[in-house]
Amino acid sequence: MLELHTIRESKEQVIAALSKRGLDPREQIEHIQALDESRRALQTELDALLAESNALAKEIGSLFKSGKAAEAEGLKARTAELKERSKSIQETLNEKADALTAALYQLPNTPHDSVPPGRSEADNKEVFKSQNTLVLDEDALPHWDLAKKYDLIDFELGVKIAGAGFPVYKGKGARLQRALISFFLDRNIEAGYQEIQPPHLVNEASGYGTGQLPDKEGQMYHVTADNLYLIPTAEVPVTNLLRDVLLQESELPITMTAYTPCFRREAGSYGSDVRGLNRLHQFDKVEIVRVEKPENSYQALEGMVEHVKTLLEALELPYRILQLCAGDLGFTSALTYDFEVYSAAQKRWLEISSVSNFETFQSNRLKLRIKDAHGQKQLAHTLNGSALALPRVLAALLENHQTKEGIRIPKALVPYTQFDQIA
RNA sequence: GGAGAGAUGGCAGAGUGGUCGAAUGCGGCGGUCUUGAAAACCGUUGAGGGUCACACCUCCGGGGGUUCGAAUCCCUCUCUCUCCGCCA
Repeated sequence: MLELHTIRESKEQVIAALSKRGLDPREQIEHIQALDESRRALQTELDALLAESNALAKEIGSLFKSGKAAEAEGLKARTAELKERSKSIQETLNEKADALTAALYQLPNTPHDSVPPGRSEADNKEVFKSQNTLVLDEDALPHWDLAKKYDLIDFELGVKIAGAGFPVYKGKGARLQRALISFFLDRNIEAGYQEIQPPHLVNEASGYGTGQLPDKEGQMYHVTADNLYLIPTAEVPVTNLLRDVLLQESELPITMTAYTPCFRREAGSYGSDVRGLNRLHQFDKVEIVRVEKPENSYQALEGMVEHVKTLLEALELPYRILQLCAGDLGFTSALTYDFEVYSAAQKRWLEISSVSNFETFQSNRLKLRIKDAHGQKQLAHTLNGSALALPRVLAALLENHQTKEGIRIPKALVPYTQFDQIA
């Protein structure tokens, strides 16, 4: 959620930044500004009434103590009047404050200055492309055929157990999944991230903290009997570890990595793009999360990008990095780099990682602050990225490393798989 | 699922109607001592709103009530812990 003081102090910049996303936010910003002003005016009025009432209560108390009961009784009438008035102001104030919060929830983050303008993914800017382009045979198979050929993944069996989008991994397919998880976690730990195993279900407050609620409720599986949500990404439980936390400056940066399954309803997204492993209801992902001082967050973002590059290089996969344009940027993000790996058999790029700086957008909701040595407090910057999301990595591994003899396992992964080929 | 106890500052933990935004300890910050550090000692230190700065207001899990006055009494919701049951 955007900070009120930013809207108040830099209204035109905020409008300009949001406009880059293709929105016309002026009316909404002005509505917020009006709500904020009337909220503050009401607060001032209420404060004055409460101050008078507090003073009267003290006076009445001391009158009673010194035996002047009659005089005290006389003051009570005024107190009652104040109480009535403050109550009605309080009600209006609450309405304004709720409306203000609701309006702020509707606004996405302001894109960073460097974010290119644009409306759709066609306007994303390629900032890096790896050298290792592969040339496959004409008869190269897509991963769903390879998965069947080598009996690695059974999609039909998943349908029987749960439904479409819940694959069953078998044999070397299952082993490859586990190997990838361990490989990613180990690499992340080597890079300084602390491993976390968070809950896979979260409460409502956590959903609000990272911005899935209230608007994207339909994207999460909701366990209504207990009012818990299945996590759509480890970002939710891991970032919420820092909810309502006041950090000492010396504790930063905070760096965490977590493997979790991710559950997404993906309501309304069916079609040819979702074949095989391309889009699932349950998938595995290893996430990295950082909490940084504002002045360090963009340097940290670059560091995360460099780290993710090393993972893909170790897996010998062809990939590119895109800086998302304003129109394609996620609701909560100020700057996002997407990693895409090339699927030679499908002849398309698959997104396998998204690395973002949220600046204070999440920490404002989370109430995640930093206190410096002088006692000054400020909101922290939060960042996260996939390192990495498994299914499309698996798809790319199968497709890109297929040979006549079988599927070659990249060297870096062999210690984890204990086999170097799937044949 | 049954029974009981509890929710207070960064953390732990006192506080049962006004003198309480709140004892004490830990932690943080500043200092003394020390070649330096540790220990010890002294001082300081809750959060939010508001203001140029003060003033002032709010906050003791959430919501409501009683009272001139609530951390404290009442109602309600949520959550946590303990014991029993069940169980990986």
